[in-house]
Amino acid sequence: MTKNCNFIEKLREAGLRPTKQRVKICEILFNREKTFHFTINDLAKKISEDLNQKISLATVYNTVHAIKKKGYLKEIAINSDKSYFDTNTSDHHHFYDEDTHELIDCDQNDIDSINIKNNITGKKINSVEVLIKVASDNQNQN
Amino acid sequence: MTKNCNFIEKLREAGLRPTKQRVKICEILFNREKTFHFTINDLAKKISEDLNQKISLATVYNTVHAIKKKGYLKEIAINSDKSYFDTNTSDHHHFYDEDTHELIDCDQNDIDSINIKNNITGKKINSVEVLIKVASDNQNQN
DNA sequence: TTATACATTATAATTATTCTAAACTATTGA
DNA sequence: TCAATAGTTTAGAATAATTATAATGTATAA
Repeated sequence: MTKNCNFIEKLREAGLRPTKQRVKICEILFNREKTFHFTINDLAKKISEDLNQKISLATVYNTVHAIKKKGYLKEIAINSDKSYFDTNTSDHHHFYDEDTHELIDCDQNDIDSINIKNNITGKKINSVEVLIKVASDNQNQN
Repeated sequence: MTKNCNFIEKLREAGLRPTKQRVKICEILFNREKTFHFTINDLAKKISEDLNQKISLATVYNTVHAIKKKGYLKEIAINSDKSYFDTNTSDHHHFYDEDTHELIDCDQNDIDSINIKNNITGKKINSVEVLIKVASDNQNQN
C-alpha cells in the first residue's frame, strides 16, 4: 500500500485530486516494470478484470486525458479509429504492426535522430514522431 | 471533357469501373495543379458545392478507399477522430498545425531522410512517416 | 442486348468519444 | 470536527465518424 501513497503524492503534485479511481488507474498504468501501450478500451477491460469494482467509461476517458495533459502519458498518432496511449513519455518512435495492430517502441539505436531543417514560420515544434508501419512479408500492404 | 476520358482510362487500368461518381471524385481530387489534403467530410462538402448532383456519403467512403487501395491516395496518421488523405502519394512527411488542424507537406529539404537501422524480425516495412506537430508559440501545448 | 457482377444509395447500425446533470467526495478553513 | 464548495464520478444521452445492409441501378462481357 506504500505504492498507493506514491501515486497519491504524484497526482497531488500534478494538481489532480487523488480520488479512488485515479489512484487505481495510475496503479494499473504505472505500477509495472515496463512501459506499455494501450487504448482506452484495453484499459477499461483491464480495470474490470483486475478490480472487482467498475470504473465508468467516462471516468476512464477523463482520467487518461487528465494524466496525459500533465505529461505522464503520450498519445500516439496511428491511423485508426482508436487512440493509442503510451506510458513511455520519453522521446521515442514506434513500429506499428498492421497484422496484429500492436504498437512497439522503436529503440534509439534503431533509428537516427530526426533533424528538422525548416519549420513553419511563426510556429513552434511540439513533437516529432516517426511511425514505421510493418506487416508480414507475404501479406499485401494496408 | 478530354480530362474525363483521362480518368476513365486511369480507373479502368486500376481495375475500377469508371462510374459517374468515381470519375467526378477523381476530377475533384486530381484535376488540379497542386496535390492537397482532405478529410472525407471536406470532400463530401466540396462535391455538393461543385456539383449540382449529390453523391452518397457511403459512395464517397467507398470510392476514396478504393482509390487509396490502388495507391492513388495516401492516408495520413494524425491524432484525431478524422482520417486525413493526401493526393500526393510520393514519399514525404508532414507538419500538422494544431491550431488550425491543417496538414502541410514537408519539403524534402526540410528534413533529412529517415534511416531505419533495425526492423522488427519477420516483418517488412510498409511505410515510414514523420509527423511534426506545430502550434503558435504563445499557445500552451496540448 | 441481356445476364451478371459490381456500384450506388438511403438508411440503419456500430463504434469511439464527449456531454450532461445529478449524486458524490476530497479539501479547505472555521 | 464539520460544513461549504469546488472538483469528480457516474449512467446514460448525444455526437460524430465510419461501416453494414439490402434494394435498386449500371457497366461490361459474351
